[in-house]
Amino acid sequence: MWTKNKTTDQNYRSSIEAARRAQIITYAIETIAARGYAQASLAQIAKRAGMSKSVISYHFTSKDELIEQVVTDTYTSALHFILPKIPAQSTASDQLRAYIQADVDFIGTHRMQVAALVEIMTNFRTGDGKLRYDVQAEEPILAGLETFLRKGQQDGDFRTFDTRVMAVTMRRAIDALPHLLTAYPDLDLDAYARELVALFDRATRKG
Amino acid sequence: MWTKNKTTDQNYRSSIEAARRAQIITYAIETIAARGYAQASLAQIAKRAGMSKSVISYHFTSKDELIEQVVTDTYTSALHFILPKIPAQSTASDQLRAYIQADVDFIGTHRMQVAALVEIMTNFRTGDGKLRYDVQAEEPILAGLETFLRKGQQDGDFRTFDTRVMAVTMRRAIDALPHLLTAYPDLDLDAYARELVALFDRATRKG
Amino acid sequence: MWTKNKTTDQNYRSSIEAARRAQIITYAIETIAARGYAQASLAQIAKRAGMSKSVISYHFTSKDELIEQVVTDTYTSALHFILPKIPAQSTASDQLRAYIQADVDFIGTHRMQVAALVEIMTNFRTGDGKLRYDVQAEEPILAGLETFLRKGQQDGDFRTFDTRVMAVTMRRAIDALPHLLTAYPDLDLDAYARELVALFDRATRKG
Amino acid sequence: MWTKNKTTDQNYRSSIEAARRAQIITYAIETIAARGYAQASLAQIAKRAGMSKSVISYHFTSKDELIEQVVTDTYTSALHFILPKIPAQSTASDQLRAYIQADVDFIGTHRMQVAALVEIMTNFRTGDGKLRYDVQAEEPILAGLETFLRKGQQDGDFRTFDTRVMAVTMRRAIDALPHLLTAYPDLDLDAYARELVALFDRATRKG
DNA sequence: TATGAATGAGTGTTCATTCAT
DNA sequence: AATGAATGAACACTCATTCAT
Repeated sequence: MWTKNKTTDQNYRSSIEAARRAQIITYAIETIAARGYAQASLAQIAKRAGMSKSVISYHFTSKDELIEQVVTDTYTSALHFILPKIPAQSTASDQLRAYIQADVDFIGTHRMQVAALVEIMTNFRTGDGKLRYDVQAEEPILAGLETFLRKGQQDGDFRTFDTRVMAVTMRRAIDALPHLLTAYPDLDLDAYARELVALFDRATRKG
Repeated sequence: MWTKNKTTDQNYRSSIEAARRAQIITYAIETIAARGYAQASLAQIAKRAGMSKSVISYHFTSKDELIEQVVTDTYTSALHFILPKIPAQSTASDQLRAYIQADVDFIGTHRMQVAALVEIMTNFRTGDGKLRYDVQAEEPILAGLETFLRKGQQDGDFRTFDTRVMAVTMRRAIDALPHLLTAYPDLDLDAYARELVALFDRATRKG
Repeated sequence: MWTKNKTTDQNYRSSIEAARRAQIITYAIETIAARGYAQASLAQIAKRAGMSKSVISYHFTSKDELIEQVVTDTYTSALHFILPKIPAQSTASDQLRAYIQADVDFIGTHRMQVAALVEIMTNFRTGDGKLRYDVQAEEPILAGLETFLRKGQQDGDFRTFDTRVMAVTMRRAIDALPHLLTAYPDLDLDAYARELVALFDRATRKG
Repeated sequence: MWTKNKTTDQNYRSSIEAARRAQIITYAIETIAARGYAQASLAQIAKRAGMSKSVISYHFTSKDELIEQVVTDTYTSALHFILPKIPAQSTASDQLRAYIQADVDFIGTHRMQVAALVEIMTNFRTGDGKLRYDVQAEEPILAGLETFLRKGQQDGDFRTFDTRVMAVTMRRAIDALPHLLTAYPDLDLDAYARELVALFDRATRKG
């Protein structure tokens, strides 16, 4: 009874570790969103977090690992937020509406995360100078969207159009919001989402 | 005869000066397009230009001025390329098509300039950490586009929609191309433009 | 019976303590031999040992103490290995041969320890930037060797020569082996020892 | 006449550049000799030189280039000092004496350079953790020495012995001096050289 | 007109050590 | 007895800018 429960201790320690990593990730997001990727040095992040920059190096093997964790975290929570809302709808048109509204909703409620994500996507480069998350990294999302659009065409819900152009345009239309929100924080997101839905409903529907 | 014509001399000097500046701007564009904004240091630009770093400092008061000149130059040549093609069309729908096709055409024929412009737009920040060219800097373009869309609505050519959302979406749809071209250089731009025209024709037209 | 025997307990504890220290010393030797003194950080040693850095700090008051212990241990075991073999010989010439052969033998059978020792000797510096184990630290060995050589001269076995130069040269001739073994692990050490014996026999003997 | 002579200007500039590089190399040698290789950071070297450390980075592409230049410079000047003195002698025995005396002489008159060289040789490692100048890098010197010894054997001047062991021992006997001089700066180098000559004369000569 | 030289601030990372548990 | 957490100093290197020539 009085001997240490090793598993408990490890869990305790690892939960502290996880909390600290989460904390650092939050400060990294804040810094990137506020000052941009290039100005988000470890020194700046540590300053904002009120800790020594070596603390960050202690919890993350490199800055790259930290940045990648920001991406993974934000991306994962976006998927968990958006994806479940789509199959709840029955028609292709309604599913498209659900997708757009959910995404806009996520952006509106996770503004800093999304702003940081956009910064990272457009700036984080690997050692060879190439973007770490370029268009090709977005392929899975585009492919999923295209599959959905093609099915709508086959089912006779959507007209004939190039699914690639439509998918890219949809994504960019939604991705416009983070920057827009930075400039106009009071933007009526619900109205914006409704307009996007109407726009792409017209653009896709038959007849 | 042999006394210097001061004005001519000044013009001569300033034309040399202008040529040198244009040269440096070209190398800056090359560097930014090839390596990204963050890696485009004065050292890198000078290396590519085969000149000393200080030559750049001599012709531009600061790196910021050089970057701003890249933006102004590219932006101006885009306007000169695109704008004349619009009034040649008579209907609002045809003018929209002309606008989209001209813009896509410009992007396809000025890939490096546009790639550099996108890099600068998403990365160039002022001392306070705010983007130098954010959404507000794009306002003139959006405002012009909105004016055009509103006129189309008033003339009964376009349906009723939020002109702001439509304008932003159009811009983003077109702005998607530079990154897309980097990943897929053989993209069929004419077909892409036709699809965009069809998409926004459906999205805007009445009935 | 059930009351603690304080002395035994202390011995038990200190024997555990000693074992742990010995273990850490072994890993320090491995690390230094494999990666060099400069790369043998506490982090590297702990990683190789599969233990936390702080374990080392717990058992040794500082990194310097650990390094000094490596030197003491290796040095002591070398003396225990070599010294007994000398008085078994009767003539000065035979004793010199026994000394050289024993030393070469020790180096061949304790490669890692000796490699680590050499690394430390040539790199370990005190706060003022001076080598911790410089020529002066080697003085006891040189002095012993010189005493032996002088006795050989007095007994008429050795010719007249500067015992300091001879002693230093003998030591360096033998100390060449660790580095040599790193580059050429299959070196025939017995042959090398015989050649050294012949070389210094000629160099020292009378007539 | 009044136009700039480009070649002269370039020579002038490059001679300034060469002088500055030589100056930095000198300070690097001083620092390495005084504080050891590991403590010879760019910051320490710059401090000793009374310049900003970025000056060093300006004149050398990397610290490695600086260190390699120290090696090349010292090594080259040693060769120019020693090699010409050997063929002036006629017999193998006299040539060996000239070689040893010249080398000891060089060490005595270039103490700091040689001390720095020894530090670099035993500490400078490449990215993969291996010594940049290990035994294999010394091969050319050993090979030259062995060739000389073998010729002496063929000509009947030297007895039969393993030329590799003899060459290594000679080199180490001479290489002992830099450290020795650090501890005993007043060492009688001429006497030391004479003793070394006598030692290796006995070790090599026939009969 | 052009440039080599120099600088101080900044980059991410590693280090031995300390401390609370 | 052991260790995760944290720290400030130091590392080599890059940066935009300034200045004398």
